[in-house]
Amino acid sequence: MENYLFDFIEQYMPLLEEEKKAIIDMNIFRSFKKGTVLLKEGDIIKSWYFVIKGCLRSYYIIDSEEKTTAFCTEYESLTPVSGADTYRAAHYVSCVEDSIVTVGNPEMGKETIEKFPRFEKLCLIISEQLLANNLSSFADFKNSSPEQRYLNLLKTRPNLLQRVPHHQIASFLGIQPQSLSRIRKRLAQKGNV
Amino acid sequence: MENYLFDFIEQYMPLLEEEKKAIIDMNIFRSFKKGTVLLKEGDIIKSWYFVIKGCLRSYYIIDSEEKTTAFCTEYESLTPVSGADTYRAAHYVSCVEDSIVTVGNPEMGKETIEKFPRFEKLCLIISEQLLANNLSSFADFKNSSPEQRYLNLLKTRPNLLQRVPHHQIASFLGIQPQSLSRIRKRLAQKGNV
DNA sequence: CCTCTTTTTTAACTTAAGTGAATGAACGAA
DNA sequence: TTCGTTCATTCACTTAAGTTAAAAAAGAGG
Repeated sequence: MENYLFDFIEQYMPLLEEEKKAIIDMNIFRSFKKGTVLLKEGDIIKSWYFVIKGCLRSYYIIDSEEKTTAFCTEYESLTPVSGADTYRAAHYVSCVEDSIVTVGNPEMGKETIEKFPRFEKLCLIISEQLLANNLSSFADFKNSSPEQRYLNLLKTRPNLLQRVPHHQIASFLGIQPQSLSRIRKRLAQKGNV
Repeated sequence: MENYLFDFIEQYMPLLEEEKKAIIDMNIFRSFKKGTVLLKEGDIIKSWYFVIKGCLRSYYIIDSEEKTTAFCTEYESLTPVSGADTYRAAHYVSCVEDSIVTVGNPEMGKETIEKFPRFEKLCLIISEQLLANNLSSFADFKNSSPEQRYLNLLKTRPNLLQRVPHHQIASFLGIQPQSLSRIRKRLAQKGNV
């Protein structure tokens, strides 16, 4: 199970045996049932998550409507979103499926960085890459129609539609569930999908 | 002029005199004329920019149409967007106005970090904040109409509309220039603006 | 198995953005 | 100043998403 995490980290930087050992000793693997809320809006952020198995969803609520902002499946990591107050969560995080997740926290991070200073560079690289990815997704989103966004999702994350309720997908695409139904019907008739 | 940069950095971490001196010695202040292209798509990224005076714009081109992804005015910093190849720019950067800008580059950054290791933590904090801001803007964008996005821009960056051509604003808002005209007219008639 | 709830789809109608074309205004260069 | 280009606005028309309501389908719990 640890190997998933090590593979992820070693995309960026090879790990020494003692570093791997230190990570294992932190005992950060957790299981959660479908529907479990890991983090609520306003909670003090004490973790970041890396998904070994399952699916997390990040969302916030406006006018009692859930607005999904991210899905996070195997081999992906989720950084809780904070707002003006950087210590408190601006979004919820919950489990779309039964999930196995590593849960890190800042104190652990601090200790680890003191012990292995090069982990700071790793964090910087990952953060910069997340930023670059997000900038690029944002640009794509701006310059495409709901239908194009849906097709793009089909292409980049095809299995998500089988794993996640469509109304959550719809809000992730910035549209109403009815519109998503309509788009799917339209494409099916055209024979494009 | 340096003080603008120091104030920016000291939002995150107080600077020692010797650190300030080192920064000054890097001789990173540059002036550019309106229209100057600082970075082209495909160029090797060798800089990040901090605006002392003026306005930079980041954009990319699809079907010979410019799609604006960011405006960067006084006291803001612009990180060039890279794509799959993290060393090459995915977007253009150009000057909307005559501008004074500090231009940093990775070698300088490396040397500086070697000399003053705590600058790495600074970079991490800034990168994490940029990520948080971007996630939050993206979420707002997803869940608002073109009209709401325009009103939001008016509220958050009111002077931008006087400084930047409207068709660039339109593409920044993800709409056509005609639609921006229509929105402005509609709001003016309602007396909302 | 049945019931209740959630999810997905369909329909009719409203609203606003996209598109193509044209006009007028502002700007820059010679 | 004038000419040519770029920019902003307007119009008519098309297209698709939002909205409201309702029905059908799928799931969850007892």
